[in-house]
Amino acid sequence: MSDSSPSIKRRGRAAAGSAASRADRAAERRAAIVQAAMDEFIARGFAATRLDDIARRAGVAKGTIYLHFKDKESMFEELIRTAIVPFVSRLTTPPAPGGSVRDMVEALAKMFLQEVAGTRRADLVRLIIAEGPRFQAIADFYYREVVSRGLAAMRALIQLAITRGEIREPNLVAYPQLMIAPMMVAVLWKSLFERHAPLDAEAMLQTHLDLIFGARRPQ
Amino acid sequence: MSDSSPSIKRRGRAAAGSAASRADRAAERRAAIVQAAMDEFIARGFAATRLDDIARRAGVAKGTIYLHFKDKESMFEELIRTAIVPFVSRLTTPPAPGGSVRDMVEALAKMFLQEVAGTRRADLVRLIIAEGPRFQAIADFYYREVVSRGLAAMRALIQLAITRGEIREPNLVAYPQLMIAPMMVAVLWKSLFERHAPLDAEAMLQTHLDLIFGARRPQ
Amino acid sequence: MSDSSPSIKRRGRAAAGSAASRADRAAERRAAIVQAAMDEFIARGFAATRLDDIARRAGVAKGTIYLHFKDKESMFEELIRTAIVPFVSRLTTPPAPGGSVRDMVEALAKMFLQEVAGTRRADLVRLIIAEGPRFQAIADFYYREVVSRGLAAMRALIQLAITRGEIREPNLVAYPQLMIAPMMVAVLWKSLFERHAPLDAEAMLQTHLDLIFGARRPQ
Amino acid sequence: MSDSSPSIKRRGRAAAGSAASRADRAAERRAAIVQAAMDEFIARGFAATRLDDIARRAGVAKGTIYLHFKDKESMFEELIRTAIVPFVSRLTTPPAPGGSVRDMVEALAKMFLQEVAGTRRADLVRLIIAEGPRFQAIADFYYREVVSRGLAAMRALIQLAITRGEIREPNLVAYPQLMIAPMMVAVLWKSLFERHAPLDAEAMLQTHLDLIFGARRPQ
DNA sequence: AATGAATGAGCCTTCATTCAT
DNA sequence: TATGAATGAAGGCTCATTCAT
Repeated sequence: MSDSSPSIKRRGRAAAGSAASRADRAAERRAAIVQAAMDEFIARGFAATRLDDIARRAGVAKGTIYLHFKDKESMFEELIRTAIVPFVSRLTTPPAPGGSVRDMVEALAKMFLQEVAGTRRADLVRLIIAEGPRFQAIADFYYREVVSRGLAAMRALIQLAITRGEIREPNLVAYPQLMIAPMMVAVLWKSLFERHAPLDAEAMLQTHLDLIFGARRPQ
Repeated sequence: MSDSSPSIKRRGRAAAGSAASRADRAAERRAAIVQAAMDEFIARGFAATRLDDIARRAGVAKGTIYLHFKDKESMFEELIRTAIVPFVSRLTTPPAPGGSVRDMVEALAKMFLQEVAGTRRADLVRLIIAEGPRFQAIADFYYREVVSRGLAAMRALIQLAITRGEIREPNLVAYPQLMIAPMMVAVLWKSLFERHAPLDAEAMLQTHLDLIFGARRPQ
Repeated sequence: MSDSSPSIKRRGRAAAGSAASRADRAAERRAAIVQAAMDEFIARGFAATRLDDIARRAGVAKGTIYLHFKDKESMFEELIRTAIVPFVSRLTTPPAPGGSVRDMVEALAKMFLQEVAGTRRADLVRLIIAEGPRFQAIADFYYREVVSRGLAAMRALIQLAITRGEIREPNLVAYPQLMIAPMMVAVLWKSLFERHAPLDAEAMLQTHLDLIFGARRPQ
Repeated sequence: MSDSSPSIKRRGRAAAGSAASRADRAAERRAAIVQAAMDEFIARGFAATRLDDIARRAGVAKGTIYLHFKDKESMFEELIRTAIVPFVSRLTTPPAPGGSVRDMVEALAKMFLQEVAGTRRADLVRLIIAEGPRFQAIADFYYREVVSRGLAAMRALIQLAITRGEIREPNLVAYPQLMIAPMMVAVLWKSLFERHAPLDAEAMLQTHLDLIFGARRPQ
């Protein structure tokens, strides 16, 4: 008698019987949308990205997106924020304190190169650079959460290195950007010019560190 | 940036000086369109820019744009190219050969900071970074005309400095990007974070040069 | 012709009968668009027809058209094809085989006159003639599905008539167009000159048949 | 002193020194426009034809067209009229009165086939059929000048043939369209289907005449 | 008279957003 | 909650027409 399953419209993954609660499924969907949106925004930029494509890529209906986000713009902002957050914790985690400052900086920089340069996250950085001026909220957030924290951490390391005598140039503490600049360039290079001329970012990093900390193997 | 070219809207008769020939007028109009388009593209990016706005800003009718450009896309590409070209000659002009290499590099870098960072051209660089992946032709052109030439020139200077003993680090010749990275960062900083924290690019440059060439006033 | 389908504009809730499923509604809409488009194309030709007018006449939004057709051009082609198809079956249905060939031809011709000449379908024929050269696909389709089949059927009848001695002129079998020509002229006449001078197509048909089969009532 | 020839802009053909008066040149230009416009209208229909293309084809500036015609629409109407006129005289010229009526009709028909079917004029007929309903003035003109006259002339010939006993069917006089229908069909066939199946219009004509006048060589 | 640059209304098409189911 | 058909406001581009030269 019961008109059971009036229309199970392609649930597919939800077949997991009863384990997946409704909330779980919603979370899954949301994650799929976030993932898809990030891919599309990175590939096309904000304005040129179509919600249709995001929906298709996420395997949901267009309307579903509006159950999770107010509109395209806030989806974009929230997305970027979400993508940045896990990175922030990395920056705030102090590096293994043992060893030389150079080693600590090197470890940090390598981590950055591996996890950003040459990955989709490089394009995220590019995306923030590209859309920043139009999404001040994002630029602000990025500055507050990533840039200022990252620079502060770097400044502390520089200060430490100067104190320890690892770095001679005292002014560097005023410009931690100098420490980071090559990483920035590497990220953009991968994204824009890698096909023209590959860049060995890690080797460049060594040279950079040699300049700042003094060459290791002067011998 | 500034809404330059207040755009003489359809003067009834020949007004401006009376000397302006038809060709002159056409050139004027084209210049106005180029200017307006650059402003709009910089402000909004390619996809979000409306030809309507460009036309209004340039003080011409929408159709007029199509007398000068095939379509939005080729207008964009041609624009970027046109804007880059005058810069190329600067890069290829060898700096005054007298004096130390550091002086030459410093002169170059200051010129770059003054004429790019903090001007509309900084946003042009940002625009290229932003749209590069979607306009490979532009990325290619930029790499070929600006990046590779700039790096080659820088490499030559580094080589010279090493020969002369001004620079100790021999590996730097393999990574001229290291020389340029702070300039790049300065440009992007101005465009994105200046309002959060002003950056004294020239002072940063001095520190950068001290790192590479050795501090000047070590006493 | 007549603005049939008064087009229920966006009824707030489910109105019409309540039985109409979503698919039904879509089919209805599509039918309304097809109808409206046919009317407009017939009235103005392909190039001069505005999708705006089609949408308004069909009682749908402009965008809705694009849910059913790729673009104006393929809408036009598909439309013509759709309109022709039901006619093809008529042509392929052999006429009641009893009686004289003249009777069979007469039946066919009358059917044609009644269902084409003086109806919107006459304008469809005109439309095909008008746009054929610019829409070769349509001309091809029309030739393949209608013209060649119609002529083949007519040729078979002529052959039969010659065999039976109903038609004396043996060469007619090579030019079935001669049998059809007056019908063609009647159709175009109705569409173009009826208001100048009405044409009694059926009477003309009788005379035509008399010429070909010999006068009936020679006495 | 006389500011002679202030700017002979590409006159080219006008080089004929002094022979070509200004009026002559204007007439030439007008003729070129008429010719070009006819070609374009035939190739694309009224709505899809661009004045730009007409101007280019005629070798004049776009503005020049407006020195000769009020606007696109009246150009079209005037054009068709102009093209039809020379044909009217042909129709009104009685055929060589000697010989049989069949010979006269045959001569007329052959003339028509040669000068219309298979030439650009066939497309003119198609154009009139196509645009007639949207340009009632043209349809009216065409009916008045060509159709009614042509039919009247044909009717007279039929009457004569009946009187002389060349034609048996008395009703034909009421439907001179029957005499002309195959020619009409031939013209449209050439324009639409010739590439699918060539039509030997003259042979078809013979069969047609045989049907009406009786086979020639029954022997 | 002739030119063709300039205009701007208008058209096709796209796409963010809504809402009945 | 999820869907996707439907909407309609834009936006890119075209082209008949005008008008200063």
